[in-house]
Amino acid sequence: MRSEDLAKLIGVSRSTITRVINNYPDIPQATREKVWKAIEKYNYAPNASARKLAGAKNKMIAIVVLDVKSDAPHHLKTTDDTLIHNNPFFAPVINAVSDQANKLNYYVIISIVYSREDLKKVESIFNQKMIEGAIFVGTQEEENEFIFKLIKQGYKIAMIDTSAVYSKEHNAIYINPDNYEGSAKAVNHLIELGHENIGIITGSLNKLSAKERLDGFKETLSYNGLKLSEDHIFQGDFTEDSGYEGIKYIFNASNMPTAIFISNDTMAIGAYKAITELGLTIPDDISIVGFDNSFIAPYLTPPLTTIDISFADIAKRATTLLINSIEAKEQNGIVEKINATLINRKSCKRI
Amino acid sequence: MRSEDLAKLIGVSRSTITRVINNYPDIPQATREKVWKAIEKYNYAPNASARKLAGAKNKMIAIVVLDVKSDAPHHLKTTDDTLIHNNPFFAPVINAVSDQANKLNYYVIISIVYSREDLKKVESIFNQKMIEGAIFVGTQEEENEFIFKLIKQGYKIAMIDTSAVYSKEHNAIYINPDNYEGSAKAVNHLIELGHENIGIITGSLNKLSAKERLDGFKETLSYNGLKLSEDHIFQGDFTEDSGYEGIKYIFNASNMPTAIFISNDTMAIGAYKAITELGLTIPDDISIVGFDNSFIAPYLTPPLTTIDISFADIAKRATTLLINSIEAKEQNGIVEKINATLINRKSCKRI
DNA sequence: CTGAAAGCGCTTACAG
DNA sequence: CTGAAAGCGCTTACAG
Repeated sequence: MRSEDLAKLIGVSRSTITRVINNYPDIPQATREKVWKAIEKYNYAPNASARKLAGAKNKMIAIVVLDVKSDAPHHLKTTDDTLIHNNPFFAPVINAVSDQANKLNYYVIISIVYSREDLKKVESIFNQKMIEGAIFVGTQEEENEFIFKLIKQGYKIAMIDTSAVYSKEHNAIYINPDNYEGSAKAVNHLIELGHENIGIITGSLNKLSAKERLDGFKETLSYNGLKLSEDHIFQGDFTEDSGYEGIKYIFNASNMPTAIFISNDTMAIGAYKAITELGLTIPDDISIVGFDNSFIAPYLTPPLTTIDISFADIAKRATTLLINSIEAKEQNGIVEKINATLINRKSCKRI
Repeated sequence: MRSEDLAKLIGVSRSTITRVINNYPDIPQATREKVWKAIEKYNYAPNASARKLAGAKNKMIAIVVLDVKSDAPHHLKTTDDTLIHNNPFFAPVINAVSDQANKLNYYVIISIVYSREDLKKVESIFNQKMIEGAIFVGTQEEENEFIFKLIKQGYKIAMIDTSAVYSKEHNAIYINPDNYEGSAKAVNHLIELGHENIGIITGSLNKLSAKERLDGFKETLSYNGLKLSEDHIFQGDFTEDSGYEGIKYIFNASNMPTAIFISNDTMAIGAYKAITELGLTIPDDISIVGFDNSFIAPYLTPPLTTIDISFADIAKRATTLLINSIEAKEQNGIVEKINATLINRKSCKRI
């Protein structure tokens, strides 16, 4: 059914149908009701392509998830040996974006990017005018040029879990976890439990999140008058293996720490293995705090005390701001951090 | 840039541009090349809405995930207290659909349905002519009417992880895991280890998957000349709690089994708890096989031997068949089952 | 082989 | 307050 058909059925012009649907002012209540009743009755819905072509917004955004293979804690194989995305952020982010967009009457196209080649396909989504804007997840510095070009073309862009540094003039929406606060909470927890000799396994320090987590760690330590000896810092790379190595390295130190802050849960898994191999037990011999509150954290033995950053909250906020920005027709640079909270489980002991 | 602009630039008509892009025959190679070169050079992409409006397919499908809250093993809360979808199938299914669609040059809209209300929104995606077809995940019998209506309207539909019974005349594409085969593999594994007295905790028997798993279990047992006593069957409902209760129930039997097949991993978690509470250990006192190979299975103590059904494979196959069906313009009913495989870990012992 | 023209179903000035 | 008409950027018969 076309608007014209519906119009004839109730004796108005199709302009009137459009006006009612799009909530134009100056339409008598009676007309409004007549039209809406007919819309319901005949289950009429305006053709999305026709609307968009005629100049209306199509209420479509994309969620673009950048390849996070290297960060994924576990790999599953599909039949043709491509990795599937098993990053713990994936499900909550997709879910929250979809739910929030839906709530605001928007539709979302999903796109997962594994390569430069794939980025071209994403570009074509914009070029074909399929969407008004997009949320990018996990971009690195390298993608900035691509993204800023899109913004210049008038598209609205939100970025979450970006490791690229924010630049005000580019007018993107940046929503990130408060990594600094998260580390601070981890350290404060340990200090409250009486720990004074605390080590750290960092993430890849070319990533913003790893840097912020390290900063929060160091500054909270020094704020509390505690020292950090060089051989209690191990630079990991967010992988399970580097967590394992980190423990082996730190436990070689002359003066062993009583607690270790590990910059993500994936590395904590490796750390647990190394600690078990050394014949030590958590938390009796060593207290551990992780970061991310990944889905496996409660299933480790002992359950891992860790920092929760709600990726659902981040994604939801990004979606809201993106859609606001689309409706407002103007993009203003926005930077927000989402709170981190400590999830207290069984991997720390009072000393 | 519009096709007309591009056409003028290289001295052809816009019909020619269209014909080259859409691979019409009878165009001289020279023209083809000239047009493609210009397309690349000016980064031209046809407007998706205009194409669709003019009658072309828009290469857009939807993945519709039905509310699986009740089945979800773990719940996370978003700020406004709505549950987020933490079902273990979610990520691999979305990922595989997106990847496969992308490979076939299709785009995918994601929609998560929590209520009847939400289903109306899904319907409007069709009514607005946004998509050519969709993959439904986790539909129940109740949604059948809705889905068959769509098929009658000419949309192509694939269904995965459906608990509704297949009906040939409705011409949908059904891709499901081979639950029967999975159970058979679980039982055979236990039999090979010497077990002859095997119990089962079933899922909700109003679900097809639970029924199939039970059938595979029973028939493999009897095929091997083994008996199943009534008090070794507990009817669970796929939740952790029912796994816990199942153990308590079965261990009350006069003649305790040496092994239990548990119809999903979530219930196995509850079973592990109950067994620990009873002061027994896995696998020394009792062998356990789960089903689903969920992401926590390897992190349980001991790591859970379970049946893997690749939801990525299922989703990928469904995507391929759906798109074939769209391109072929005709939908034929298709039913396929995807193989299940045993993942051997540490929860079973030879006796 | 290729161009001119109709038409897809809307939205939006333009009139009245 | 409301209708008639132009126009959005394509695709597809229709001619030639």
